[in-house]
Amino acid sequence: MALQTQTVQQTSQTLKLLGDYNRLRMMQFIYERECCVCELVELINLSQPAISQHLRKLRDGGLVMEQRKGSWVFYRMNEDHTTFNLMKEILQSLPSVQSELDELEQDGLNVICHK
Amino acid sequence: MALQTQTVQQTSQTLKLLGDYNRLRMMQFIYERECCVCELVELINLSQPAISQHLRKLRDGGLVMEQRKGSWVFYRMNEDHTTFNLMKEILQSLPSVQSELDELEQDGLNVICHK
DNA sequence: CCCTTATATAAGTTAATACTTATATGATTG
DNA sequence: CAATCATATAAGTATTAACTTATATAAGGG
Repeated sequence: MALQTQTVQQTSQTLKLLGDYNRLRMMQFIYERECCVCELVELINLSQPAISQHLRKLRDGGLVMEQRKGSWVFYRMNEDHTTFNLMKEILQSLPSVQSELDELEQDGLNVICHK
Repeated sequence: MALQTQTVQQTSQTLKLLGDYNRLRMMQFIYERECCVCELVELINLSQPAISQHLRKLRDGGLVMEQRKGSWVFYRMNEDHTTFNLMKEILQSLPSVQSELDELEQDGLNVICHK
């Protein structure tokens, strides 16, 4: 693991994207499980457009992939990205966000989609 | 390794610092061996003030430590930083810069200090 | 002591970034 | 198809960031 090398440019771009507090938080959740926008809006203390704009940056950088399911758009990690293993290392070094996801469920604010 | 967790804020700050291409390059060299400013000026395609300003950011962020030796100031990794292990993982995932350091020596541009 | 070398800081400029509010698009449902 | 919910985009703003040039500081060597 983490033994393949990737370009410095690619890596610095990934790190720049993860180097924003709110985006890093978003990635923590998306790493735990795929999330839709409205869930992230609940989980992160930011407006919906702000979340949307961050997600676009993450998608443009290739870090996440989007998938529309009905009216929701779900985002998940892009496991094919060059820096995926590195991202895993980074996200694993952080405290778990599981409890926050649990709380979201308890509040009935998680989205269940059968598409 | 990488099993201790650190705060998201601390990590995002480190990643922001490493998320700049030129700073990441600088850290690659400093990780390989301690470097003085004039060496980094040779190794990186940036002006001396630009290098100096980046180094100050890295120092303010606690990522590196400085030590004056005569007229030179050497910078080395701060092994006590909370994110040191994570930084190691990141830097190890990048292609080696050893050949560039070798070339510096061959050109007689490396600094040998006996203090 | 000057003079040079090494490094840091100051000040200014340009561009990028992270938001905000307002609005548009897109899908679902009654 | 009108109303609603979910999401994206547009436009504007304030802050930050990464440089540049010029100058200051600091150490070392005739």
